[in-house]
Amino acid sequence: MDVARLAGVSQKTVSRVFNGERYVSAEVRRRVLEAAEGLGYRVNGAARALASGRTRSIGVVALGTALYGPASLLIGIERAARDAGYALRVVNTLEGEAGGVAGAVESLLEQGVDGIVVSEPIDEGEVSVGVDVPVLVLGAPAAFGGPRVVVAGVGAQLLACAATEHLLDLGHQTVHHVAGPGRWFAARDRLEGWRAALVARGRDQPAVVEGDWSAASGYAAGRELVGEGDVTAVFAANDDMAIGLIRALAEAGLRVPEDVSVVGFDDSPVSAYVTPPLTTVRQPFDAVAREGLRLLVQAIEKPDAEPAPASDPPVELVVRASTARPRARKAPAGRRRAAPRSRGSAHAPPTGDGPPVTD
Amino acid sequence: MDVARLAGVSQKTVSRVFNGERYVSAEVRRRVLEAAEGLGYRVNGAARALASGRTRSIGVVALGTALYGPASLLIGIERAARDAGYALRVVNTLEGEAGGVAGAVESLLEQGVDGIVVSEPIDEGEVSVGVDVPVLVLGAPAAFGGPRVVVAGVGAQLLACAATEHLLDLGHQTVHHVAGPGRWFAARDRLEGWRAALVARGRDQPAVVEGDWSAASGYAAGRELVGEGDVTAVFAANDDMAIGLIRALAEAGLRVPEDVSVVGFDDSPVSAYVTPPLTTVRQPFDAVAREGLRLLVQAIEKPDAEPAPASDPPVELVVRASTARPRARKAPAGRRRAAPRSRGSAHAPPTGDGPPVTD
DNA sequence: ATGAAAGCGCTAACAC
DNA sequence: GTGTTAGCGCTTTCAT
Repeated sequence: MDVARLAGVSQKTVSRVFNGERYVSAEVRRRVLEAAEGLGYRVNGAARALASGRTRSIGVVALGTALYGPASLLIGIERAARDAGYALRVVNTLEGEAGGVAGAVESLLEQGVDGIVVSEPIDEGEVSVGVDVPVLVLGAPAAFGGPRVVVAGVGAQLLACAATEHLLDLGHQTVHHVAGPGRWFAARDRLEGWRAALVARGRDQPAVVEGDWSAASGYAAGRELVGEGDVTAVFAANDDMAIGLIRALAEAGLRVPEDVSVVGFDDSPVSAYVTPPLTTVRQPFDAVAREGLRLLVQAIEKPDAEPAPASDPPVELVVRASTARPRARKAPAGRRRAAPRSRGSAHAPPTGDGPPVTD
Repeated sequence: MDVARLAGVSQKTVSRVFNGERYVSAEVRRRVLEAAEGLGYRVNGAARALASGRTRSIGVVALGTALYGPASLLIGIERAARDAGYALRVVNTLEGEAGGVAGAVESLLEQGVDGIVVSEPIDEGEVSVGVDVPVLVLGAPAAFGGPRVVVAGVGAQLLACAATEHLLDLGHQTVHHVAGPGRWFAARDRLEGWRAALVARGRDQPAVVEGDWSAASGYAAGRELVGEGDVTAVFAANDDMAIGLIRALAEAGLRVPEDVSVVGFDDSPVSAYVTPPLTTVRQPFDAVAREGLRLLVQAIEKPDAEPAPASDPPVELVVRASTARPRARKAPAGRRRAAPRSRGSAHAPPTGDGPPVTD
């Protein structure tokens, strides 16, 4: 390059300067930088990738959705990647698209990436491409067949379990579940957590109503549930569905939390401000992304080292005003301590940790 | 490459096949494809980029936020880019980061992109890098100095204007505004639309309360507004802030829409399901992204052709239950037709177009 | 601490 | 319709 000529050094020395290698005298480094500055020089990533075989970029396969969870995860991934010195290539696979993940991976591989993140994949049978780079699967236990596959962010069962237990602890006999779409691993995780909590206490498992993560589907689920009559507690697989659900309950004349308690999932930013403020479980998106990328980058840079097991993130249940003890049971054999206390504490407690008191 | 050898053709012919060029006999094409298949061959994007000078990828500079608007826009961009045959490189600039956009653009240029999208930038003075590719600025009128800059998605004023007019049409004397952060062009656009609507009718312009797009900040704004006393209508710059605002009003004993009407912005998926269902303005994210990318791709592929002016997307006001006519004015000179009709129509109309009736 | 030579895998430009 | 030759801008390897 002419930077070399202008600085009066060899091409290799310029390369050394721009890669921060040692063994360049301060004087030479200065001259090179100066020449580059003057010429408006910029390293050429394609040439570098071609010569070195490394691209310093990571590909992400995501579902193109603006849902709070997936969007937050993507942001966390980008940030973690950048901090590790990697650029990001993103390909979205629309839900229901044939060969979605496989096609996306293939396209990333052609473009050139040092590693791949498959974020919250949905089920589509065994995916296997001729992948020669490490793959991180986020939020799906071993959904991807391959040699250099590492997994992270599969702690959702625990969180779902905690949400369900919260309701049982309040005294509810059982807990209904409004699930996410069955093809999503994220939905199945939460379903399993919910089920595990019920099984652990020997409670009934009511039929599951499946939504599609949207408030609209939560609303539809709610209309279905009000028909069943004996619902006192519901765990929704995300906050949006919980919000739709609460609306359906309200329209049916059921108050939350007096008549029905509702727990959401995600702790999305609005959940503290809807009516009633939503009890929910916080998802540690950032920690998951960071942890996962640490693993991936390690697999890229030190293919030998032990994968260092992912640490379970802490469970954070955020109790607000959408959950309370159940009303005195309808006509149980031997009614115990009716109304007063239980209703008192149940009646729309101010705001939980919700709206911060500003003054 | 050995694909060429195995197929018994020249390297160039292989190249022709993989670029879908004409002048390859069906027979040869078949042999090449077969050989490639057998060898697990995959074109090398870096080499292609180096040799051709084109990368077939577009860089996006975005703010790393999971907010519904920006996230939706990013998804639209990805999809439009992919449809046009371009891959995406994404760099987020955290708000408040020094030299954010300039640094991000520089890094994209090094990686290699054929064009750049700056999505909903925030103000940070004049940004100018040695950019030699076309730049699309989304949602910011000429925020970027440069030769090959094209702009799209600046129709927000119209939408904000429509939202404000809706409230005035209902009979409100004036409309308060909860704005987004002043450094965002998106916030200033909406502010201007709101102001234009008031000016056009010669109404007062109440002091603006500024939030940060979050429901929390909308709540804080609401607490501020309830102190003012004479607020009957508020236009919030996004749905999340509207939700927080409504909560603050409710806690102060003000009912929506009976006492105060509220309009949001975005038509986020939950807005139809909160209480009350939110009247809001739909943002045509997909259309904006598609239109913008059409312009950008044209600037990349046909640098000469006329930029073909962006068509204004249609204004879609979604009227739900958070807006109504004001109550009879407190003590106006000459009261006109009090209570009955106006209050009747104001009282929490069912759901607007909100929750779909399923059965 | 610096340089020379070779070549990464592809496409451009021109033959034939 | 197909092949040849050069070279994109770097890094690699080996010298010095």
